[in-house]
Amino acid sequence: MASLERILETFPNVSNEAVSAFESKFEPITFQKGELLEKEGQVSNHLYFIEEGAARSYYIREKRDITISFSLEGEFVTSMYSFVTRKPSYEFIECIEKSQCHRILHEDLQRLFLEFPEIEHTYRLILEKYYIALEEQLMFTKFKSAKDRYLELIENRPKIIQKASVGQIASYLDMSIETLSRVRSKI
Amino acid sequence: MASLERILETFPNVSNEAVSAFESKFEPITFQKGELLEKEGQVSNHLYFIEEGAARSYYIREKRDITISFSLEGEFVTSMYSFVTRKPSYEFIECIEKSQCHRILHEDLQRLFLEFPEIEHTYRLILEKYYIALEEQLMFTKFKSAKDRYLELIENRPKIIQKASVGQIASYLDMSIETLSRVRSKI
DNA sequence: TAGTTATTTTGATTTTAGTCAATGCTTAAG
DNA sequence: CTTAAGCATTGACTAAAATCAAAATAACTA
Repeated sequence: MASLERILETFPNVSNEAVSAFESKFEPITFQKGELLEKEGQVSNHLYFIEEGAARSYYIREKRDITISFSLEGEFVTSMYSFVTRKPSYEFIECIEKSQCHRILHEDLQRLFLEFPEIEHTYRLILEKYYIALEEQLMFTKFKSAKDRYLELIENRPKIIQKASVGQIASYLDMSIETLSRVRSKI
Repeated sequence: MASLERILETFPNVSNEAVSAFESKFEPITFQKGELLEKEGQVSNHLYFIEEGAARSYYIREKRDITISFSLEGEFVTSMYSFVTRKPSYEFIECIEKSQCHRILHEDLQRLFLEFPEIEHTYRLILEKYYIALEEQLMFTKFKSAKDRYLELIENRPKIIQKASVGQIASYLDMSIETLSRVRSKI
């Protein structure tokens, strides 16, 4: 558990006991390219940590596949809405390349929170980080041209451009495939 | 402390002791229309709870005022980025009408988290709720026309339409003032 | 490898929303 | 009450990006 280990260690004041309890509840699992971690309509029971690889969250509206986010190695991912509310997910999550993950059950995580407040504390800190990143994303997309949104992505998360298809990136950046293709051709 | 009280009470397993400790750290404060809760460039030291009234978060880019979010009564608001990272805020928060708020200092909140894990637990649940709302907002803005984005707002947060100006709503919905005006005229 | 399918690029056209400019409406101040 | 000042609406025009359609690449499969 190379980098999952490091996650908790990064945060101070977490006892060794808590770290081992946390790690022991994670199950390693490998996904092939195209395999689904989460499905629309089902309640999300797992929080995933991507050790290696990449995933994409998306939903279908009017038969169109719209990318919500990309998750890379070292990141957590789940259908947050469903994981938190325990209602059916509106999104799919798929691996866009072969990925080594670890996952923890919702109920195990809740139990850990009760038993080790330090784990809930760390989780809160991580959640804050993700919240801020989401806010930033919302801001960046505002009042920027198609080209600027693409340049922004190159700047901030260049790996996505290598790993995802034009169509996946286009819907993520809220533009048509054709527009993205033209933007790319003019560097 | 009418509705702030109710916040913690809504969540189970919070001791009376924790509730009083929590409430005692909040300071009541009234803002006039146009007064600033947070300023760009300064580190955000407070988390605000809006008892009555409404606030708007915005930033300035290229001399343009761009609305990030609106906060209504019963909601918490702060410059999350700054509050969490302790770095200078990139955003302003202003009241768009006379508002009765309560606020708690960053350091007091952190101390409460250490002393009462139940408070951090409740905070985590609230944060998750806000995270989901943000995700939802990001989804709604994608691949919707100017008209649909406006209808969405009427549907979900009609109060904002009464309380905010056309310019404030337009930048929030990522469209020009003129476009919003035209959308409104065609119902 | 050839053939098939999917993905990406390019071109022509249409649609949507932005900008600029003028006018109308409200509100606040003298 | 009248006059500004700011805010909101409307119109004409422009720019950006979407859609439709076709061609070119790339990727998969028999």
